[in-house]
Amino acid sequence: MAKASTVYDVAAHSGVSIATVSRVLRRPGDVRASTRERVLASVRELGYVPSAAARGLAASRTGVLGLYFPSLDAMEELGDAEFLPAPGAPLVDLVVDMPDSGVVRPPNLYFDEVLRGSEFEAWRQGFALMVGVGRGTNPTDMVGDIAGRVDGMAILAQSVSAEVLEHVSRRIPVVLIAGPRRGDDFDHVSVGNTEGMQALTTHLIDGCAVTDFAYVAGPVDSPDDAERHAGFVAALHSRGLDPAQVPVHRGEFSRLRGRAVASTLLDGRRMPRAVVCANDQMALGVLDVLGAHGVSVPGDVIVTGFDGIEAGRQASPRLTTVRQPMVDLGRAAMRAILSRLENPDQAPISLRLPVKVLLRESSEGHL
Amino acid sequence: MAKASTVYDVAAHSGVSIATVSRVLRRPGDVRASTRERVLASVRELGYVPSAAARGLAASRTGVLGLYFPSLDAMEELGDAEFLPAPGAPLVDLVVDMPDSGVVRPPNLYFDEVLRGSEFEAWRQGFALMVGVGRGTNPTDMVGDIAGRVDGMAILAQSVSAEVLEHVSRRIPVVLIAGPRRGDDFDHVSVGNTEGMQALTTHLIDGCAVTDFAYVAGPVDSPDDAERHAGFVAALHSRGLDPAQVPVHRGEFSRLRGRAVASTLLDGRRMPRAVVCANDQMALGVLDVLGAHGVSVPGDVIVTGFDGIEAGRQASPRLTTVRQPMVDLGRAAMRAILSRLENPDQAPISLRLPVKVLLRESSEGHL
DNA sequence: GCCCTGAGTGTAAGCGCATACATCATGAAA
DNA sequence: TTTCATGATGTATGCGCTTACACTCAGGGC
Repeated sequence: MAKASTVYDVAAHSGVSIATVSRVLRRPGDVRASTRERVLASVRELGYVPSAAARGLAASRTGVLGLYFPSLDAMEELGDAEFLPAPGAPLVDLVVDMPDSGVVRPPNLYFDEVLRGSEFEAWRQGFALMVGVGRGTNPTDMVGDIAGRVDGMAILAQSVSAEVLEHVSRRIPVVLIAGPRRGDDFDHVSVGNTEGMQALTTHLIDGCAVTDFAYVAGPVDSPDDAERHAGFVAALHSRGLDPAQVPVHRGEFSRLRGRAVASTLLDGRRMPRAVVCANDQMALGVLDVLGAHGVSVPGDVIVTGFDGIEAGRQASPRLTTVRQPMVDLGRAAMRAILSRLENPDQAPISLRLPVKVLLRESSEGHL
Repeated sequence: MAKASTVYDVAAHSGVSIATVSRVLRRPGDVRASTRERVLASVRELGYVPSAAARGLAASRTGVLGLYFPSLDAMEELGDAEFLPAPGAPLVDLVVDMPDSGVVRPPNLYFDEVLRGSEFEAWRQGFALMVGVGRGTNPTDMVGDIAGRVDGMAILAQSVSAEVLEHVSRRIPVVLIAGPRRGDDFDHVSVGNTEGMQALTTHLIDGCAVTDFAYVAGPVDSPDDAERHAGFVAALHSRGLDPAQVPVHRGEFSRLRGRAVASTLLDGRRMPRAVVCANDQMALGVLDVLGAHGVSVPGDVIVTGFDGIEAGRQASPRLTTVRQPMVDLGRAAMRAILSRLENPDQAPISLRLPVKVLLRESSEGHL
């Protein structure tokens, strides 16, 4: 890394002008084969790697798409703790791992999957992906920072203020993930949260004769949660049941939270026939506790989730849930950005991806 | 996005020079408070977001770190399939989800975790992270592309050729993840694969009186796999057992592969006392099949994994494994890059993170 | 009153590349 | 031979920013 070589170095080394070097890399067909080979040889010899910054400046286009999520995991708690091993520390530690020992950082499947989809689609379209995870302090800086580096970006709805969105969108296309449109003109991609939960709940009422529910909701600021609850309520309404009669337990989207709720339910007077959870993690927590207390699922209590994570498929009983296409959500977000990039004046996009209600053993005794 | 505004626009709008605008953003302390406010007001009003490309060019430093992984998932199979819903398609699909229905794309925990750690540490150090996932075709282009955009990058060992590494490292610091040093001078970060597997195997021999093993290995080109197997062999040697007597089933690191191996074992003459797997996914696959065939674990057969993924903790019986600090691996990689950036001439780093052997029910009957 | 100092600001020179345009060479057509 | 069209290459400019350096303008010390 003595001093990264540039087009000038390559040009001098191969006896051509910098324009020719640039052409060899951008439009090889425009250069005579012999010249091309000579230049490429110099490139190899000098270890030349073009500077994306310079290219981006000149072409006013970075070839990068951005993805911004607020912090959804417990990562920030890692803080400054020294994770590097002390010199001479043993490389192995033998531990008898008792059940429930250790702190488990719930993996954020949602983020992982959306990220995968985004990266995949960005790659397919010839773009690189830059990720940013907001962490407490100020999302503004982070979002602005990314915005300066990319040709367009996707942002999880409600993770940054309207002003910031407004500001950033003056420079690049912004698409919101997972939020409903609310009077803004941004492009949106989301999934059929409401419809999925409504379909599932309707099935529970019509197909499983449930009239007695408990609802385990997520955080108040979750756009997904709001939509799912709306679908739940709509289903009750449509069948003449009174949503006001259904106890709602609100909290974070975690397995631990699900366990806590289940414990509360067990302590209560009587169990509902069905516990409908706004996401799978919570539902798995509910299953944990019911299972430990010998409550039969779905015999005594039906439990359902939402998301369709793999752990739900591995659970016992396997979890009835609504599969939302998280990977596709990421892909769709990138597509939406590119679509607007190509056609800046098109009407705001509002894409809603379909979900799939997966009926499994936690609701269907006969499977 | 009429036309992204620049320093010139802001300067004109607030009646100062572009140098002052730049100072307001970079070193606010050098500018009189009144001037600063005026400039910031213009920034807000014009929706100005500085171009990272221009900044990077001028400062010859991008503020981005890169992470490159070869494709480890089945994502490329998604290909061109149209995932966007057809106009008017129903938003909900009700499906009776039978066990084992549907194709499961095994989540690549390893990548996810390393990515998280990388992103986290990069953020802590004031950098953004750019990710690249190699997909068949040519890693060279992808790695080169990223290399042109970042100040330094981490690359999964053995995912790109030595020539490319050499080439790219002429421009930026490169650190290799998970590979042992092999005559190169790159910086490396890895975990105690060998030591962990050796400790676990030794425990099985000494603590569980196992003398009769089967070994389920990963792909031949996996650096991790090679190290783990070496640890396994070392343990046998140290206890006077002959590694040549142990059947090795080699294949990909997947749950399905684990199932296949378990089926093969069941078909064979006799079961080994312990099935040692080179990763958790395969071990879970083995558990799946043994469980389905009524084989008692650990009563009849002991099963162990490697990685320490969450699913292993949820399995029944809970999986004995070696926890490798994947998140920390990502963090350490970023640290190594920055360390070399600060001090280009230091000796090659070769950091090895400690692992933890987690003894759980799949090997310890009494837990 | 003069000079010096330093805070605050402006001027201008790149950073490394893409690209419009100019130039040059070549061979076919006249 | 001369004329052009065409392909190949070079020249020169600008992308938007940082920053060394120059400059201006108080105020303090003499």
